[in-house]
Amino acid sequence: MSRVESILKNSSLSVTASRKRILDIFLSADNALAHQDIEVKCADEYDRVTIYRTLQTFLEKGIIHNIPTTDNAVRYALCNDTCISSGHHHDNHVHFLCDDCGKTLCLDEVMIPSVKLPTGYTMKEINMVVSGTCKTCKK
Amino acid sequence: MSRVESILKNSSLSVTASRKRILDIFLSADNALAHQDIEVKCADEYDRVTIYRTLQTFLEKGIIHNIPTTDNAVRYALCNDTCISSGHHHDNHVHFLCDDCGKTLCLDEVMIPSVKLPTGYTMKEINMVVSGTCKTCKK
DNA sequence: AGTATTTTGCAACAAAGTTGCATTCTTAAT
DNA sequence: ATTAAGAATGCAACTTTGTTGCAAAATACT
Repeated sequence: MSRVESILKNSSLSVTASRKRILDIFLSADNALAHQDIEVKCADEYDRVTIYRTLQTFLEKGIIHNIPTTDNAVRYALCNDTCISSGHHHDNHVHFLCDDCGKTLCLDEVMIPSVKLPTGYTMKEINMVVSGTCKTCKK
Repeated sequence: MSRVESILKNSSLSVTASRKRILDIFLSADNALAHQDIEVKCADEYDRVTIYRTLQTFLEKGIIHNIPTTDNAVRYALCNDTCISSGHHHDNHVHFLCDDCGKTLCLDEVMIPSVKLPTGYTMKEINMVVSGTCKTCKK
């Protein structure tokens, strides 16, 4: 059984061609993808609506997580194993947005530091997005 | 000279009715606003396009800053004085998104903690968005 | 293999955002 | 105060993005 198939089965999703394809795109991407990025790669194979629905499904199952952006184009990235395995879903790593190449990267090794909220506030999720120049563009 | 007028003048923008109105909306709001929120309040007075362009202008001048979101509806909030005055624009406070009332709030008193990026990465901006339940909804 | 259930594609639609251009308003100088 | 130059606005048309219902196709389970 291929890697994509086992991911789908583990999330009790039926294995379909479009899901396998989209998952493959994520697996071979080194950065987070917007809906648009995926559509560009497989609009001729699958319907726009299917892509929307697939992303939605993956999100609900915790296969991917989304990264807040400031440009009305939410990015999605594969969750790593610890992120999925630990029962309750959580991605506590920092995301990096490169101003040069435009890529959105998961800095898996950089944990989000904790902050103390004012009295009365309860925290559920926390997101940190850093922008600047990435390792590759810096060179 | 009114408060809105001086803000506009300080940013060397011409003082127009729509700009004054939109700034007023921000000044009287206790939370961050999406384009949609503003449109609801003054679509009968001003054109949709004007609102888009005004937000764009305010953003460029650093009168407002935007807050990344995960729902394709970027929020905007007024920059506070320190944010504007200090020459180079920066908002280093945490933003809070309440899951109950849906409001996006600037936690002006909560500074974003610094993080150490991996070698090769340079930081330009940093954003932190926390979601959960706000003070008001908690009660 | 056969059937219940899920997923997909299509069409139609709704919402969000952009662009060019003519008109109107602001500003700043006389 | 008047006016001319430049900036901002409104309108129309359009593009892109996202959603919904339903029939057809694919998947999973026995």
